[in-house]
Amino acid sequence: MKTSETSRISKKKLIILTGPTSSGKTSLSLELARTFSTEIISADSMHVYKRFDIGTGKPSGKSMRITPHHLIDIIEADQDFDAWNYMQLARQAIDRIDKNCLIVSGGTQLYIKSLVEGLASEIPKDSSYRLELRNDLEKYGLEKLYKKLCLIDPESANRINPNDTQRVLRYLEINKVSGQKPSVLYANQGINKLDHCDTIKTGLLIDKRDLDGLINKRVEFMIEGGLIDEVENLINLFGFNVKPLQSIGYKEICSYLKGEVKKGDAIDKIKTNTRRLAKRQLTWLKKDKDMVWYKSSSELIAACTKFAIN
RNA sequence: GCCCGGAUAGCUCAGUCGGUAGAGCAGAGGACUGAAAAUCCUCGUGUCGGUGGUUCGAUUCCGCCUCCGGGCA
Repeated sequence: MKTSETSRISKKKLIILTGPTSSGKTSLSLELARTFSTEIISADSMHVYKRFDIGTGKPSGKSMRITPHHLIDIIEADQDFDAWNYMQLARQAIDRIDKNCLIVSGGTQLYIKSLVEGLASEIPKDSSYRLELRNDLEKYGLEKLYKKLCLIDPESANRINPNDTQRVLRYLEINKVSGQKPSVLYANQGINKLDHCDTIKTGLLIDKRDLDGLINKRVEFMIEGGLIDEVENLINLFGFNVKPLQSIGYKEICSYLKGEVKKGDAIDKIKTNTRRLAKRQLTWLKKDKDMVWYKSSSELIAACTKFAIN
């Protein structure tokens, strides 16, 4: 039993460092890890993929050798991975690492939420049904599938937009796999919280205009650093259709390599899409009551220090 | 110097047979429990280049001016 162990010592401290893309999380996370002589658990949906290095802004090999990182480079591009997998692996890592204080760093808010608040666990994956849904989508269109969902679970159908392909398919899948209405399933969960850790969720306050400048620099840096070669190599290995190649920085370069757009336009598009990503991340964080922003890294580190020794 | 086009939202452009205007993109706001760097929703007042004239009324018609294309010298 773990309980004797956890009750003997105080709860583990989790410093969750997050914020929009390009805001300097990576370097600050290394600084935090050094300060607390501890390790980093990544909360980034793209860093899990091997070989997706430049376009995802992965920490350098050198910094990963100095500070142990977890949940980076754990799967290949053609393997399935989702928030449930993330939650499981991140929680295992937290329990496994023999430190009282850990850094969780990344910008994937769904993953952070899953880790801290948990997900309904009764839903296994059903990839064959998922494929069936995909085929139905092509054959009959989304409207038909949405109507089906309306019959099965009007409450869930009502909550989402009829054009929201992913959620329509997801709710149908939940129903098929669990035999329950998604709305009922969601209502009955909440038993899955990460309760054996104390957490602080924090990040650096940054002006959106400054952030836009940093984003442009980051994209230029990726191009100079060989992003196009990286994408070519990935296409040779996996083809165009693997999931992570649909993400920002990769899809635009794929489009350029197919000859659909000019190089300069592809680069501009990466910048635009990255700006929008940052905006969505900020929208999420704005309403997050647990999020504490600091104006400088020294203030942030001071606050984390106070949290860690309490 | 002359001739012909342009000049309207941050950008590309449409339009108003004269009653002060609208698309795409960009941008802004938002949603979000297993694809999340995903998926989806909402949002359009701008001296209609300047200045005179005609008119009840001009961004629209006419004159002149400025700027940008292209052609002829």
